[in-house]
Amino acid sequence: MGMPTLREVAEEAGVSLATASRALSGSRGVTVENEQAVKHAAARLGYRTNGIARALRSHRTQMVGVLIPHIADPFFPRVVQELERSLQRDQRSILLVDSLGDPTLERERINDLLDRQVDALVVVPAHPQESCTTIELAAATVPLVQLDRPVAAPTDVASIDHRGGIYLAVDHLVAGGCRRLSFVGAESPLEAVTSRRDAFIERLQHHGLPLPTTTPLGSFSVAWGAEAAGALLHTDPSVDGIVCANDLIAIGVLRALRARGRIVPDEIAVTGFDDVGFAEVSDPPLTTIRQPVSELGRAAAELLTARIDADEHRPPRHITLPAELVQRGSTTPVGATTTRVTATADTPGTMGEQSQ
Amino acid sequence: MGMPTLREVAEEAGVSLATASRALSGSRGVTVENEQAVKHAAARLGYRTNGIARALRSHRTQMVGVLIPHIADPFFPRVVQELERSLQRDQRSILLVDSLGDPTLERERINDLLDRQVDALVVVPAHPQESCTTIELAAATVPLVQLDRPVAAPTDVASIDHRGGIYLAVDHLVAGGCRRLSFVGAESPLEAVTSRRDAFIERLQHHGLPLPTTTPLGSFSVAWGAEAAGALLHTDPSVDGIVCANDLIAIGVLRALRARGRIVPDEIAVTGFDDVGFAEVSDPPLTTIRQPVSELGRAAAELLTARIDADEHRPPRHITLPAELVQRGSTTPVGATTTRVTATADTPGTMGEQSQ
DNA sequence: CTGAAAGCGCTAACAA
DNA sequence: TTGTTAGCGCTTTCAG
Repeated sequence: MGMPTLREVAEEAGVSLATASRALSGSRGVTVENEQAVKHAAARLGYRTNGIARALRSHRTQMVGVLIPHIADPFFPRVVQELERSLQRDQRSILLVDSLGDPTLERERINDLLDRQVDALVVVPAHPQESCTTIELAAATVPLVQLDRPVAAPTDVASIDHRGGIYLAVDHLVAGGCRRLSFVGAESPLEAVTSRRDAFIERLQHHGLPLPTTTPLGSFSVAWGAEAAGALLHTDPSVDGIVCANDLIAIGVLRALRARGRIVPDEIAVTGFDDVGFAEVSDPPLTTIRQPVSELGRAAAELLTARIDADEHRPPRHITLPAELVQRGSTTPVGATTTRVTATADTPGTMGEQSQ
Repeated sequence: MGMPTLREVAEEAGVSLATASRALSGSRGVTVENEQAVKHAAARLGYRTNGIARALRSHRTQMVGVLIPHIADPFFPRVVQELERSLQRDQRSILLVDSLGDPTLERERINDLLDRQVDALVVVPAHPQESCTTIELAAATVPLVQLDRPVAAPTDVASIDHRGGIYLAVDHLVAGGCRRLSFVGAESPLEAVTSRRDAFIERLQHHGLPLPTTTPLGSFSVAWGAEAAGALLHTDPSVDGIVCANDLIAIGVLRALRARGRIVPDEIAVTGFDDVGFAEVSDPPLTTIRQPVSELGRAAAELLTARIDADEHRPPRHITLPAELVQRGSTTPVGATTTRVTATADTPGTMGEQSQ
């Protein structure tokens, strides 16, 4: 009793162990009769192949390690979902670990994953500098893709064009008639975040519009958004458009504006960033920049499979995905027929179609 | 070259393969000198133990399969995070798969996980009936814990006391002075959802309060909440408290009330259910019932480790965790000092402390 | 196309 | 306490 082994299946089918293995693992070089005989025998005995034995022998576990700084962050689960779906198509599974944003823990977890012989790694680095050597070391052992906030290591990367996203927001407000724009930002060590303010300034200059006297930085919170908006109305009463570094801040801004009786979007338009769940249910619904999370997961999976199945030693590739503008009620609508406008990507190509 | 094996470590340390194994895997019965020698040799060679070989030999992979109907659902990632953290303490990792809510896919994924020789499974069933045989079959092979919405199979279960959560909401409204309560619900095949309406009715009867003429059921959406609230004000203009089946519905209700100039919470109080992100940032902030998601993950991990490490054949246990009331601005505050009130659990005991 | 044999790297009996 | 010896269940040469 216990699970039947391949040897028993072979005996039941009247063939050798080798033939049974070939028949079940789909290798060529087995007569149709033998193949059927083996498959029937396997079905009769309720045989299930032992993935661990297979992995030990074949040096392939068909497992991909996925390391995330904080699994519960609303951003990552959607990436993981698409990653899982994409990898599943190649019979690969995800071994999921959480670094809790700690570089030391991150290093341990990566070693755990490598000990388990994962075929590849997808990593969202915990820290822009401290994660670097860990990632380089890991990348020397297995194919590795960095996601979303790459450190300076020579690996494949899939990330999002935050800068282009801010451009979209500014362009949209300008197209809607805004001329005095302000920015409410947040402090962060992540380049993905700090670049948003720079992008805002650049784009104003591009349009030849006046720069705001200050671009205040606070936290990613409703309270900060409300506070900053209050100050802003005081500093620059003629402001007619506010670009926010994320949706929470934007919600705070909306609330402060309402408290002061300013009509959104007629008097002042507001944009967010991220398109988290409540952007859609805020009042008014928030125009925001959506990050293409599913596409990010898929891009990572593509980079990985390409490197595992094909050219293991090609130079690193960097896929940057365009963010998109989601028009809702907090800005003056532009172009009645379209609701979504896509930014141009740095590296288009593979990511053309969209399945979700 | 390539990775050094334990054999090479043994040679380097001048001991046998077996001793080297014992020294590194922490088995008793090795002299301190030998243990040190082996560990130094391992460090010198950069030895890393091969988890696959170990698993094949020891019949333990230290992997737990986790099957979720929809990873990106805001509810599950937090459960998974806590699950991961708890299992990590016992050196176990999570193999994560998504059934997409499809019982057929669910069956395939469970078989994948079993083929990979997971030591145990945590399953959120895709369907209250169709998942049953799959789960029974799997539970016959490895320890299995059902999470959150159990099917009728004799396994360990960790779930949440939704009924008690609704009781909390009703009691809170009553304590705040409400006397004419209504319920806005949603249709669903899940018992966890349908039981909410029943619990509402029960609790009104318990308080001797009048039952509403209808308890409308719609979808989990803002639009439905707004629609239902509009109808409700028409049917029963004297309503002074509305219990909603989830937060999205409550947001819709709040919006409809504001549109009609009804003051929340002074004229009408509103409660939600789930405590998703935007409950906190709605206007007014939503009083709601929080599901103890982290605790749920931890409970599942406890059930699992108990069954793996200890008594594999004890009868199934069912842990039901209490929901808690989170008081915010959409209801009249009760008891100025406390903000959170915890319901009594069916099965208290193990889940007393709280770390997150 | 098929089978026999040789392990993948490790742990678990068993004997010393 | 240590070493020797068998494998875990499978894939993959290598002959035939």
